[in-house]
Amino acid sequence: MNGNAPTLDDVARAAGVSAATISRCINSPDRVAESTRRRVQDAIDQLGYTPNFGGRALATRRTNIVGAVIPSMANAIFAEGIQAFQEELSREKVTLLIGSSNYDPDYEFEQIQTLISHGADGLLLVGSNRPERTQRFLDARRIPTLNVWCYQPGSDHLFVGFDNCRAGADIARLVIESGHRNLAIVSGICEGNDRAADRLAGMRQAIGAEGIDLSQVTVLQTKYSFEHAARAFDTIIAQSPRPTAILAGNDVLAVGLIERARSLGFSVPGDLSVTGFDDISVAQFVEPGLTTVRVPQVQMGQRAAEELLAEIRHPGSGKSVEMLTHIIRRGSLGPPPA
Amino acid sequence: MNGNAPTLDDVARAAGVSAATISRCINSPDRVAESTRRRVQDAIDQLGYTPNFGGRALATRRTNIVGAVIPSMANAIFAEGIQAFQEELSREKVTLLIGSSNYDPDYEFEQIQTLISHGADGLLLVGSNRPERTQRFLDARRIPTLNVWCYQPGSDHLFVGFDNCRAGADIARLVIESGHRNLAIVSGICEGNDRAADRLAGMRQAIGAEGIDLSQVTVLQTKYSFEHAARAFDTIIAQSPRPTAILAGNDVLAVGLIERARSLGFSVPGDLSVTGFDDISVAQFVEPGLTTVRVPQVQMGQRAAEELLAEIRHPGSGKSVEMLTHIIRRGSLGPPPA
DNA sequence: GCGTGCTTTGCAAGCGCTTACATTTTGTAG
DNA sequence: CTACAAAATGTAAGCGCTTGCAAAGCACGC
Repeated sequence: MNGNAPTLDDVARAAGVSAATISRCINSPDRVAESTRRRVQDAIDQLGYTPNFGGRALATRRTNIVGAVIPSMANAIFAEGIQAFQEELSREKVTLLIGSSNYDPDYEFEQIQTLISHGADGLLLVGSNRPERTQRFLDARRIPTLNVWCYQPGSDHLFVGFDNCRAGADIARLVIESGHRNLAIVSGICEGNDRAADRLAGMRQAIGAEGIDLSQVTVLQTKYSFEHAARAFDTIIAQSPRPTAILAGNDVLAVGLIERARSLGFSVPGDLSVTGFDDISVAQFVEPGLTTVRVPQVQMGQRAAEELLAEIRHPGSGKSVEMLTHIIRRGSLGPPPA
Repeated sequence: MNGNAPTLDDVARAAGVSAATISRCINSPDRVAESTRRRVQDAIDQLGYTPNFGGRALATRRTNIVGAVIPSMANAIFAEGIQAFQEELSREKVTLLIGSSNYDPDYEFEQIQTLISHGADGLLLVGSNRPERTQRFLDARRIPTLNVWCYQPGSDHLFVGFDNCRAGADIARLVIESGHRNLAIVSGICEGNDRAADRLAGMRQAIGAEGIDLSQVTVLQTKYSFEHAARAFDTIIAQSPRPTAILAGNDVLAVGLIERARSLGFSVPGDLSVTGFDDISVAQFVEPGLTTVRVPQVQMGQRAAEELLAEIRHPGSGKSVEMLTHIIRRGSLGPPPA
């Protein structure tokens, strides 16, 4: 948006046709004769014309911007998925506006409003439990919205995600099968975070089902940072009996736990095992490699883009998709010490 | 943007005033009588009115969107800075549109065009050496643009960054002072990446100045990923004489090197030292902690926002700012093995 | 040469908002 | 009570683009 930008009329004058023709050249080239199209294209190149965004948005009532609000940009959890999402969008000439909520529902609401007021045609949100006023706002405005990182069958909202609860249960079961009976869990903060809550619930459920007394399982909820994980480790390691395995609510926590363990001289998995969740890239490269739940981030991002675009272009046509997770076994999980 | 959204006229009718008054209520409330303002506000709340983005953009010739193109979202390098940038912007009700270039100049150009065509009022770019056509486009369009992560005194472009060359020299000097004479460098890919190139140049310069034969210093250029770093490590460790210290072009590479070293059974810094660059959060938590160059990301992001906004609002008023880096000493750098 | 059915192009009416200018209302001083 | 300035509000002209509709151009067969 700046003063000296050429407009449609400028191009029209230069090419000796009407503005309408230029517009058609850009938006539906096949309705324009080959020869004119070439002439127009020359004029466009000549003047360095780009359509004015405001004008176009006003006339079409569409911005080709979609918004996404992710909980955090400060770690790698969402990076890959968002990148895939963005790539898929840009294939369709749609641009992504990103906000981050810092895992705070109020802040999320604010970000959503900002995105909408900046013209977002649709929204990608992470998780699904948000305050009622947020939901009301979304409903009232009839904003096409899609939720990722979780999946709720039967809901009338749109999901492209997976069952955190089941995945949490899976990894807990694996740990128990490896021989551990004495467990601790370091979870993300569950309030306002259904993914964290579901993972935790799944873990507890599986643990209970295996006949372990849940009241003996320490559960710590903490922010997703290496530092917080290190502190959680200190708390857990001071307990008696000392757990032989720690289940982390995500890989950032898990890596933090491992690094802290090692810097205090503990061997992983010799002295205790650690598991993660998400399979971010560092999970593969810490020593020992992290046993974790692989989340199909890239697919999730791509598919989310497809479905959200579908929903935007033809409301009602977007579909929910359940993705599957599976466990990646690496060195951080071993048998308990003898 | 959806069909049933109330417009200014709707509000005007509801409040019994003209559209102009509503507009003034929103944009310059003090030009409207207290009583009308209240009435209008009621109507706005009543109808759930939000200004239409396209209309506003068209009329004001401003979108209050700024764009940023960062090389990558896949690692933490830019996350903190961008977050700070965004926070500063949102204080001014400006929204951030993010694109990523994957360190590819062509792709960067594409992203820039997309951002501009989506109405960005200004642009934040990383680094400063880009193909001529990109620069020409920017100049022709007179887009307010600010470059971060580097600093070029005397340039007529806007910078908020630091001297990569000097910082590279600083860390190289420190390594040499620690007693190392047998060095290797694992740099990012310098082509099209002035930060990587400058860091490397600074390192080489300092190494040469200390009387070490530069031809004996292996320099590997590789992508910024743990995996590529691991491969680089394998190459370097096979050399003879084996280097006693590896200088990495950034922390992702450094962490990759350390993890690979350890998984092959080498002790860091016992067998060899590693240094990084950037001080991303994981640098503090790897074992051993990474000796690295601290980049003032948060300040850089904030300041960049201030100066870019200044430049947008009053072209010519944005100022370049040089930030300072300093070295953070942690365990990964020690004396060479005896 | 003329009517027919295409394809290609132009015309002009908005889309929703801001803002310079005109008009009305209100306040104040004489 | 009048005259005038200041404050509040209204009027209307765009901002740059899209698109339904109308007009023009064209090829074809009769």
